[in-house]
Amino acid sequence: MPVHQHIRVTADAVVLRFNSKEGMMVLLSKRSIPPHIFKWGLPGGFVQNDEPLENAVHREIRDETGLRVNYLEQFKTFGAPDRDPRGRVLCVAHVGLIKPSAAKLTLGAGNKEARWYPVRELPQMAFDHAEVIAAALDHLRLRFRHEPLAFELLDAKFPVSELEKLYEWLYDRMVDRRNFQKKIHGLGLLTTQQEKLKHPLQGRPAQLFSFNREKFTELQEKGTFVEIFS
Amino acid sequence: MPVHQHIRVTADAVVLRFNSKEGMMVLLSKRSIPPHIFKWGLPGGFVQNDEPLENAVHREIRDETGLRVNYLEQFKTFGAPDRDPRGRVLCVAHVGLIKPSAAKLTLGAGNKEARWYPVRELPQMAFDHAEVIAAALDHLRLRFRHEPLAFELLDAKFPVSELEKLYEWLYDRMVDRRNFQKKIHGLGLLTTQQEKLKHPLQGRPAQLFSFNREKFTELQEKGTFVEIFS
DNA sequence: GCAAAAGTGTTGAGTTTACACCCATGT
DNA sequence: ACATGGGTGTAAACTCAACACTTTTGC
Repeated sequence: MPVHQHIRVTADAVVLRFNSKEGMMVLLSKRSIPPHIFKWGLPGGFVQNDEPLENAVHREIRDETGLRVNYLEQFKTFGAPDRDPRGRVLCVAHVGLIKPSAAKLTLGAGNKEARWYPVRELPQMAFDHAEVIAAALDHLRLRFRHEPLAFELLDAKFPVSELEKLYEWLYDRMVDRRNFQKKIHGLGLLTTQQEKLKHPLQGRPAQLFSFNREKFTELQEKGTFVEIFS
Repeated sequence: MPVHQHIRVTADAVVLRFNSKEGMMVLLSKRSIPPHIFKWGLPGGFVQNDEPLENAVHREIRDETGLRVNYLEQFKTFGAPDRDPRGRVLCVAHVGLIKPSAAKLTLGAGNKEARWYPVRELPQMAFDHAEVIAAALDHLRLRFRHEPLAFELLDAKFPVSELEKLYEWLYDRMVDRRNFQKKIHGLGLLTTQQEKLKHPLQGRPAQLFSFNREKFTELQEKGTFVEIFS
């Protein structure tokens, strides 16, 4: 049985970036070969025989888009026998998070065309990749409540409103600004920075904060049940 | 690249059962072939080329132990290049939950030796299977808070104390009996049964309840944020 | 009657929600 | 001066945590 097994394995990534103006965006690359040629798909590809899965994902993201994510986590393996017309191909799907300042695509750098698309306005997708993206967001909705992943989508210094709007986008509901600040500051998770946001497009410049990871791990180790968002 | 890829894929299961006397138990089967011959490992094995992953798991559990789980969910894929001495073998790991009344092993039925082991007193394990079991429990700790998976580990009719002790075991802390009952009944998730527990080993016979799944989906659809346990 | 587990309410503390006005900046 | 988003406090509702005695059964 093992001798006759012929299953190929890809490692693919749902790479996300977020800002309050555009919402959540996903990194797609245009396929230049069949199957699904010219459709958009997730960056990713076949894993090398002796290569760890995460390496494969980092490599493929870099090769196809020139970007480097700062957070990467595997979340599900897609294995329906007919999901790839070439035969049995498993897709070990990952989510990657990237900060806005590191998300700029230098077009034409790679040999593939890569673009950011709004997660809620996807083009026609190759394979089952629309389903993979949906599953990635479900996964994040579970994790964001108790783990400080949101900060992986924000620059090192950020206004509270950006954090708030990220949660609003993900859970698709409005959040009271005052209550949100009370909660997040009450936990002591944000460190006030000297600077304020320069040249806001409109309105009063916002105070910038950074994530206090030491405080967070301290709380976790003390056994406090940390719920960032409910 | 894809042509030369040679990666094999197994689907394995961390099958769990629970009761308040013995705690959480995991189903292991004794390996009868190398590598790791005579060590204990998770039920599972190579996926057939055209076989869905879940099917493979159900098949292997049945063949190796004679049991059928009533809940099965994939939770992580283990892919370290050196985790199997035979070469590159990915393990798509699942958790299976089974009710106590369906968990009796008919020894000698299969050709492999299968046994239930207390999760906190594992024998020496094959491959990275100890790590897989730990990851399964971490996964369940995330899911049990908001999803009604606990009921998959209890018989159709169960005393509240059994549910409570399951949560106590998983989160490793004591829970106040009165507060727990208030919460769970407050949500309206349990239906009182006619019967009481017959012949308790000691003490007053407990009222039996069943899980009210309709009520649960109703709450979910109403958009109520259902937190079974905090 | 004794041992063992089940059942049951109240109170105080803490948390969550709802809500509206002034502030700092760019144009 | 006006438009835009940022910053801030309080009171009421609700939820959570702590706590002990009585009941039902088997032996």
